Amino acid sequence: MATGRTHRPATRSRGIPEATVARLPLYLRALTALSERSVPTVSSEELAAAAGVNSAKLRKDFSYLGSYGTRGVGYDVEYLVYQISRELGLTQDWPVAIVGIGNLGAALANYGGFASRGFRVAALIDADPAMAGTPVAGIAVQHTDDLDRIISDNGVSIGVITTPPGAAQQVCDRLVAAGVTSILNFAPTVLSVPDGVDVRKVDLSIELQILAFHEQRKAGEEAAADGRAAVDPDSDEAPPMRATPAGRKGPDGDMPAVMPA
Amino acid sequence: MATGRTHRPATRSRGIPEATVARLPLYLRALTALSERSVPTVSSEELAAAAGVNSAKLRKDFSYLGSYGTRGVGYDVEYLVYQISRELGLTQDWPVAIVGIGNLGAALANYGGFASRGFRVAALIDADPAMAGTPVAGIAVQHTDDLDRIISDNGVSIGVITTPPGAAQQVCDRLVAAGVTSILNFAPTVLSVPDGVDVRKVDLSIELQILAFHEQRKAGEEAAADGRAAVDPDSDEAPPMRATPAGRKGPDGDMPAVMPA
DNA sequence: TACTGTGAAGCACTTCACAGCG
DNA sequence: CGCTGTGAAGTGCTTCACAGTA
Repeated sequence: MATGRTHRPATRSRGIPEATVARLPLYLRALTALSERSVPTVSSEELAAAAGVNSAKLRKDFSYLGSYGTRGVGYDVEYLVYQISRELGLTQDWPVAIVGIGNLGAALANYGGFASRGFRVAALIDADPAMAGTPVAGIAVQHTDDLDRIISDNGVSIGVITTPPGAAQQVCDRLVAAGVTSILNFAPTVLSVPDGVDVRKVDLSIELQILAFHEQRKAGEEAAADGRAAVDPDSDEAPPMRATPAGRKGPDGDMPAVMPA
Repeated sequence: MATGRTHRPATRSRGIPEATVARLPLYLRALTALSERSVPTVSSEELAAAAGVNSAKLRKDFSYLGSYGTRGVGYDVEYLVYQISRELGLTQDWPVAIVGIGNLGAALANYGGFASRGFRVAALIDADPAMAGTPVAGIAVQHTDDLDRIISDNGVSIGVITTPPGAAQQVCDRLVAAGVTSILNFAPTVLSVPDGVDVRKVDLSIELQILAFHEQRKAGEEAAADGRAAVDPDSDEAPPMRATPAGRKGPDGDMPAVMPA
């Protein structure tokens, strides 16, 4: 798994909290919209509303970057756009390679939001020889065999994985071996990478499951309108039963006694 | 914007921390894989490794659900799969509607991970009349005009928005009016919803920007191999300059003196 | 013995509330 | 006067370390 230090120690890079970094793109988007409307300055309150956060948090976030506001006035829009872009590294060009050109890979290749902020789709890579040469979003798909060369030739340091889960780790290893140090993973797989390589994960199914959790809770609260609480959401469900967990103490419906099939 | 209470108060639903809820799907996936290999029990250490978290965290997470393990042995795989599924509300069927059938919407409609865990694509909706009737992933696309009816007829409570940003808020409003109470938003927009409606956001471009931030930092550290620190990542960049922020104190490269164009 | 379950300590982020300044 | 910038307090999550138990 990891190569050097094991865990990764709390990543507060250069003193900017990770949580702040994750919000900077949000502020940047709101500021860009203001900039397009030629709004010259904005208060923390207004900008916070546009970005969907509270103003104290926004001011604290900006305080990590420096003192870029004017008391009694607010923030200069253009100036902030520049400072945040620079902080995020968006003033330079980032060639990106997408590996796995299925439905999702193709959707990403066509996604306009990519190009708008310094990211450039430099290569599309797929394992299917039949796809080689086919243009997707105006770019010819290349074969996995040439992955190493494609990555180095284009100076790619950010890779996007949109392969099926079974191929993800292998593709990841090859990307890393070829010099990629940041990976955006859409495959539902836990990737192992050496230390110094960043992985971010986008997992559709996880997001839906989190929503389902809250949704279920809402349904329960609703049903508990009068006097009594927590409805067991599934009385006629298929429950497994193995081993013999003796003194178990789950919060509600311990478990029915039928086996699935 | 919000209807009742304004902010949303720290959402620790029924005592399970939000951070834990967000990890349950991860555990579930790892457990499902073990289950398919007919592994009967697993220790916190092993399962944690498979899910990519540390074992203390995993044990703490499970302790919020109840005492489902056996000391000296570990956790019963099937039993845990059932308990987590139930906790997440996956033992019931969740009809989902996808609005905006472009590249991304179509990719999602075709995504297998949907169906596997209680989620069923019940409807595809698009504003383009030309698309109405076209089958995508075996489901006929329906027109936005019928959105309200489609949502109620199918009992949809989870909506997925994959429209262009300009349409997202309007679609969101209509979904909510029709009875949807959970939304997964892929459009790069901050959505306003009434209280009681959950929104989760998946934003590709934000993920890339976060990666770019760390990537830039790596490049800087690398260059600072000998004696001196922090390289200014862009000396020949286009810097804006408006208003007159007097005593500014950005951490590095204050700002060159040329205007863009 | 080998592993879970959990108080307690530690840490990071958020929010408050107000001093400071244009 | 209005709004930023920030110490200090508050909150929630993570990690430690070990008592408890099959």
